[in-house]
Amino acid sequence: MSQNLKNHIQKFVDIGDQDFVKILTYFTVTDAAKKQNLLVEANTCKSNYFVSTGCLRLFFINEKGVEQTIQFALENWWLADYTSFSSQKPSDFYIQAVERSEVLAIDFSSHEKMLQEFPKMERYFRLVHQRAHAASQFRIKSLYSVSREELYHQFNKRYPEFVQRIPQYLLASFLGFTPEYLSEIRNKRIS
Amino acid sequence: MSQNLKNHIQKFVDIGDQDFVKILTYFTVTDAAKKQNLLVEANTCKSNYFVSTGCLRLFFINEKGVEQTIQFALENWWLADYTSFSSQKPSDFYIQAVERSEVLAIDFSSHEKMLQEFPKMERYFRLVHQRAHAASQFRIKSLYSVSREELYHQFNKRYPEFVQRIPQYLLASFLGFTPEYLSEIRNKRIS
DNA sequence: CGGGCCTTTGACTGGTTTCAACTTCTGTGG
DNA sequence: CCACAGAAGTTGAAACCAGTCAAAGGCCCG
Repeated sequence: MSQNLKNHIQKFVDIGDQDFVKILTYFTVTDAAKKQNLLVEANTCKSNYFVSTGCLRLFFINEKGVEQTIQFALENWWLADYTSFSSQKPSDFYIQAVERSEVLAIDFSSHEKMLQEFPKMERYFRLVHQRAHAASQFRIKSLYSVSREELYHQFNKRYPEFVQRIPQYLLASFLGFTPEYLSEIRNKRIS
Repeated sequence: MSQNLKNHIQKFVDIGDQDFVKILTYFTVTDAAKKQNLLVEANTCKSNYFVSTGCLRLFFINEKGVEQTIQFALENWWLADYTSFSSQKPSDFYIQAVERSEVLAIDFSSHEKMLQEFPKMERYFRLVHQRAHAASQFRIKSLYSVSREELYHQFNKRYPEFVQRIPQYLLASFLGFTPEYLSEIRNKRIS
């Protein structure tokens, strides 16, 4: 399903069919099974990943051995550890498929070559990162402005289908609290 | 001091002197007094700001009326509310000078025109946002992995000169806790 | 049908906030 | 250059949000 990528690019820049076919040659199509890792801590984040279908997550393991999810990437989102990807140095993170996912991967040097051949794509990625940067600002605002409980309710209201789709312990890991506490919050509402 | 901007751009892309002079015409040089607001909540974030000298901060006021700082921008950092800037819709944030600062501002339509005239600058801004995105990932990781107290010690170790430079209540607001608690943490160390 | 993973429940703990009072610093006008 | 007012920093007591630990129940998948 490279069609998703094409549509996504065309939301931001004009790109012809032939050009898109050439651009695609820089990518590798990967099918990731549920829980399969695309990146493991201490390895380099070799590729930038575009999610065609499914869902990936970026997480790390804290000093207590608990997985903490930094980001989810649903259809049409890009995901990478950009610190590691930019520098091509070892990462502190894991990237894992939450469910069976189809992913378009582009490694660092292909990325650079692709941008050289198609400078228009600089604009595309500028806009993608600008959006991601905006999303991070919003995320940090949320983390600071509301209690954990409120955070859950807001997230639940904003992404109800997604909350249904993922297991609770992953949601807890993303919202920054324990599964036990999430359970407690949910049962408050019912009563 | 537009020299700072020139140096910064040249770290990422090759740009000639004449081109830079033309690029500069899209900017407005602003001198911001300490505590002066460049953006106020409910207004649109009209410009993207490059800090030549001094320090800006991005913050919002939470429902309790407390200012929460999302980001600081020191020399050679860009700052804007990118949600508001991209959409040119009202912002939830304030941008304020922490100290007297010299700022290069470029408004949204100048930004677009400049990028049209100098497509190379798409690459520059792509890299700037990619770095910022990487920094946000790291920031969120920090917020999740360590206690507030540890957060302070890490920050203090990493940016000692900056901790000296800004008032404590701003640091507390950035690290996500109260000035009282920061005071307590600091005095633990001394004894 | 069974085992392991996920979720729930409850008691206890502690890091952090809140509030209020006090002290110290800073800068501005007389 | 001093005085003073407001801002910033400190201290301590009480309250609370959320974590930890442990044990039991539910549910998915082999």
